Amino acid sequence: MKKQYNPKLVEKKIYKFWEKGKFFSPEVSKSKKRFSIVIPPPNITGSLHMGHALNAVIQDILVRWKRMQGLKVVWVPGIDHAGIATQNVVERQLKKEGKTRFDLGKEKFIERVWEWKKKSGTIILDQLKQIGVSCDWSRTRFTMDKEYNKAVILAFSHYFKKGWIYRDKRVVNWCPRCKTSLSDLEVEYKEKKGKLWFIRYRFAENKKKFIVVATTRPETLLGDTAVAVNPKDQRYKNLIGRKVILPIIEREIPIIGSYLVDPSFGTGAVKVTPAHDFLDYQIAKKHNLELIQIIDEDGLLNRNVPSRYQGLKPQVAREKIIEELKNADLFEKEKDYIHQVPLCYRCNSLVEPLPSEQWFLRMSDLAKVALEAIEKKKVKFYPSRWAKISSNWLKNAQDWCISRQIWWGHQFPVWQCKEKRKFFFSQKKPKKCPLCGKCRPHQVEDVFDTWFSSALWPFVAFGWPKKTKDLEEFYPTDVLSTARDIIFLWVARMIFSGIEFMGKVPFKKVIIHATVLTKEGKRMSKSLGTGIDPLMLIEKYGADATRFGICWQISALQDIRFDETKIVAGKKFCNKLWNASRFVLLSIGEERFNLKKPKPKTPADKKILSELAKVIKNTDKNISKFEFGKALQGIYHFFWHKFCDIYIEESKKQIKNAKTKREIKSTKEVLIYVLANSLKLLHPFVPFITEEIYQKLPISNKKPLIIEKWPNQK
RNA sequence: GGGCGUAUAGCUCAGUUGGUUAGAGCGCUGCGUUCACAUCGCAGAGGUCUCAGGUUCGAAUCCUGAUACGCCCACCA
Repeated sequence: MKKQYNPKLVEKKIYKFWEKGKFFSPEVSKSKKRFSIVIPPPNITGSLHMGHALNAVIQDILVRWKRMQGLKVVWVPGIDHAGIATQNVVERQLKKEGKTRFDLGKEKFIERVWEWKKKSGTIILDQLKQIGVSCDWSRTRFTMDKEYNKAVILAFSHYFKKGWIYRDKRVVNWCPRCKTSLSDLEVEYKEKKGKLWFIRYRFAENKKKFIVVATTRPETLLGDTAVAVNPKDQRYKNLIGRKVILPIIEREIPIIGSYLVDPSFGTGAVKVTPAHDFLDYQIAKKHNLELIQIIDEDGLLNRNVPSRYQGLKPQVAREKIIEELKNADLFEKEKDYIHQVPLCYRCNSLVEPLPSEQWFLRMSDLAKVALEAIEKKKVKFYPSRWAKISSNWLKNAQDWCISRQIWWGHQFPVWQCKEKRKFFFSQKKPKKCPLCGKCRPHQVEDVFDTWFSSALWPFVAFGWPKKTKDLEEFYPTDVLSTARDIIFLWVARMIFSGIEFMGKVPFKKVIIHATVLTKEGKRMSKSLGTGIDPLMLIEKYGADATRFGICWQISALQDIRFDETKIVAGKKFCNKLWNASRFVLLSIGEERFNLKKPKPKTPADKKILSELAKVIKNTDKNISKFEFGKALQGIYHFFWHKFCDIYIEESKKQIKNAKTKREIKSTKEVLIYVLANSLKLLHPFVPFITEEIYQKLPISNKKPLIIEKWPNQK
């Protein structure tokens, strides 16, 4: 053995050894007890970031720990087709060639995406291998493969038959760049400095008098159909029912009363633009107001506005409108105002609320079963505070807009009769229209929200809808580990999908892991240049050191302010481990040992053996509580300061001063026993180096460490 | 507007149901290299536990309030 540990010489070799031995497969165990877990499938557009690395380490520790305990362990990997994200990547590529997806047409475009996927879609899986995750790669799934498509269609038809799917025209979040609807969860709000504009609406019967409304979007007045005030508002109460003249358009619109209006905001009077605002839409529905759409799907003003405004961007029209208002003496004042602007979570464009026909999944019953599962603790959250947060979301969950107008995704298995204009479900392309018997119906162009297919992951990963052995054996899974930003988007939806289709919750425990921040407490982000690339760390320090450094910083409750010096500490620890092992190997010479617990002969023997027993217990306790940082720190302290600093030094004396060969042997037995067990304890955390060393130990009846018996297992 | 999290050594964090002298890693200071490892060993310095009240024989820990930072949700146009 060399004096210094070099991860580069070891890690690739060891990983190949594990793969070749098929040790990641559940078949290595004959146990009836099983432990199953599915990876949160990373997007095919993704490349490994610290969040992935942290989550990979957490899951891998659990999986390796359970595997060594002898359980039948499966960890299913996969990748997600990531509809909008992937489509955007390919669109950007096309843009460089001066083309749009519409130039290519749908079919060619989708071909192009598949090509891209083939080339770049599995990069992230190779990156995960580099950190040493022990997924069963033979079970890898892709959320767009043929079998997965069948599952999506079946799930849809199930909901369809239950009557929970409906089509409705309503105001939805629309991304004019992606040209698709978005669910509420796919919109992000960002603070932006803007203005609040105060505009006069003259009364129809007395044009000298007016009511002042405040708005952040004056341009939408072109689509106003009312002015609303709170009926409790003394200032305006008596005005309800009267008519005002809509500026510029010169149309009469009513003043209506609505309790949704906040009297303390602005002037207490609101212009109502039902087609382009969620609150206004709600008010309009109650009062049967007309919906005038003035912004089209490209995000431009359409034909329903005066010709001089047609085709303009709303922001451009805004300037002109204000000017026009000023000229007409209808402009009262403006005020600085910070408001939240809605942005597309995939491309960051300004989201326009606009009326559109979309497919919705009714949430009432589904949310109820998920809520019950959480409240009855059939699914337990770690840390527990996330349970409450999930419940609160489920209690208020709106119906889910599941249709998207992009091309990359699972297409709706819904067809439309050309005669009767009605929709019907069909798994395959119908030869004849079942509704009119004459026409050749055409398939709805929409595809599913990516999260619709992701929601099915914990059982489709095992083969559903086929009744596979895996599904039988491994569903429900034991643990799901994920980031907090997809609790609503994904976790909650998996819970109700699992109950709906499998009759059981998809996982018993959910770990919501920390967010990895920069040392300054800022968000890690590629675009801001604040991200740290885990692959760079692996390159620089080795995978074990990287895992060590990440794991050291895991605490259940707190976010991580990432500290690279912990990775350095990991590297030093690996070297310590290496050299301590070198010492033990050198001092025990050629003899072979079994791993029976030795009988302590000296106080030092006794002490180290009892310390070992303690640290084993402590490690088990901490891992089962998902306190990975504490678990590792405990072993670290034991190994470095109790074993190396004290016992190894003591053992030198014991060997030197020994009077009989038996006494020497006894010390050697303790040395190798403690070392071997330390390697076992450390293996889930730093798998490569521990495996490498373990293979060098002269122990009889030894297995590869990855499937070796966990300390104190029978 | 509602909710949540955090505040402990120069930095990143532990601190179990309140109980002697508040811990770790890194960094820092001093000493030490033939004897597993200088990616090391030994010794050491360093803390008004954010602030203000309260409960208690006793508070980093429990309660109330304040301040700061961060996050989430929401229909203030």
